[in-house]
Amino acid sequence: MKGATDQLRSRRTYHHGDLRQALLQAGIALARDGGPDAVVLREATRRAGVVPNAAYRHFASRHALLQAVRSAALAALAVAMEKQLARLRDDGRRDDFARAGLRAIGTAYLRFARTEPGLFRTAFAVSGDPETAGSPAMAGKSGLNPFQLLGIALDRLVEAGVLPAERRPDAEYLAWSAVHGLAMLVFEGPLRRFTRSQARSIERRLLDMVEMGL
Amino acid sequence: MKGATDQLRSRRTYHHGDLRQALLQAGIALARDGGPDAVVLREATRRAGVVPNAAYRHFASRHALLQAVRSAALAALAVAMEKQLARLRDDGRRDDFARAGLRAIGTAYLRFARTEPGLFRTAFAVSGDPETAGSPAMAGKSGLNPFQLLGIALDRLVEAGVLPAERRPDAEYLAWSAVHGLAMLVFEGPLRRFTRSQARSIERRLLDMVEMGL
DNA sequence: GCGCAATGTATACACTGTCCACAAGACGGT
DNA sequence: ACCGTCTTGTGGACAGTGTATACATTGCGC
Repeated sequence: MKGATDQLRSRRTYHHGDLRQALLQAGIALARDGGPDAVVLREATRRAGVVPNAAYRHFASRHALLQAVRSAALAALAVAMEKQLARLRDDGRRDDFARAGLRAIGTAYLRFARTEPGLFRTAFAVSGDPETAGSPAMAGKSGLNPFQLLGIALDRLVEAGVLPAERRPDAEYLAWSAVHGLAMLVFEGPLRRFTRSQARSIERRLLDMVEMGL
Repeated sequence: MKGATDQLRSRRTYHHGDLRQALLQAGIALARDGGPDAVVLREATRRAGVVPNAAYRHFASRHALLQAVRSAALAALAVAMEKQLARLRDDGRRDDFARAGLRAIGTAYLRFARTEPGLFRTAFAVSGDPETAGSPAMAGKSGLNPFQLLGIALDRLVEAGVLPAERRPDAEYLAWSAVHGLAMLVFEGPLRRFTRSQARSIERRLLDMVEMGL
């Protein structure tokens, strides 16, 4: 029943074996239902079947653990994007394919925010530390993080002649802004009680806006 | 030096007088530098020169206090928008004026996020409780909250013939999404260390995108 | 002027992050 | 094969938090 107790029982050795991973996994579970504030050091150690202070052998602070969880959440988002991209079929028309690529990114982003609100909020919680932006810990199977995947989709738009090259620089910020803002509205703001189809409709219009306005 | 002590000294009566307001004010100050997580019940009571539990006579919980602070932050945003709107000069051309109105809303929003990051983050922190959306506590001098001000700007766009009427419904969500997303990027995300002019440029492009893509 | 409702206080509990000193075990050099 | 050292986990402690429950003080309406 209680994973914590199981894990505690199942460990008869003094050393845990892979405590860092266990703590990270527990942290992810906590973030999953409860968002960033729910990832609590003591609870994570409890679930790992270990005394609170043991965590400090692997993470300098609660904040460090949270950053690790954050990276994992971003990686999950990247994987979701890659999956959505993989479903695309190239019909030969390069411009359509490029456009579909950008939409796939946006769609995956919004779906992730809807289906994993806790992880989503954790991924984009405060802190910031933009220094760690390039870390591979937050990447998907392709080794690219969500921002980089978006950048590639935009590059393809330019290659296909859909997006004028002079508008390419910094375009990811515009696209990301729109989609991220909508995601915030969808899972917490006033759009929360919209029906599925209403939400879909707005999502489509927003992606239209981005496509037209970029 | 310490406002807390001053306030504590300055109260010689058993009753505080206007504790609710004092707590709210302290909460706003805390949110101002530190964001939502920094608005801490005990610290607020300390600054009000009162024992922790006294707060519970005016707020059911820390969360209730935070909601009040949130409303105040939204009201401040509404005031900022109204100010920006008031600076507009009508040159006779209705379409230009309507467009400028929407841009003023967006500009005020972004400026607020930049100059008052703590309040901004508090205003749009989790929780949600969309039930309280109509509360006058989060309104500006006009009695309208930020969302309503945005709605009016969009109505004007329709009246001026700039925005087709069939695209009016739910348009506030599209516009808000874009601007809000950019605000998040600006004050915490990867855009934080952009120069002022770089940020300005991106803001302008984003507002262009909204105007064209709505 | 008195009694009651409102407001502020005292004490207490469970919970958190984190520091310090110590114990248990892994592991490599002799 | 041993023994010392370095890593990892433990125990106990402290300050800080939100909040419940019981009590004190005071303003206000009759």
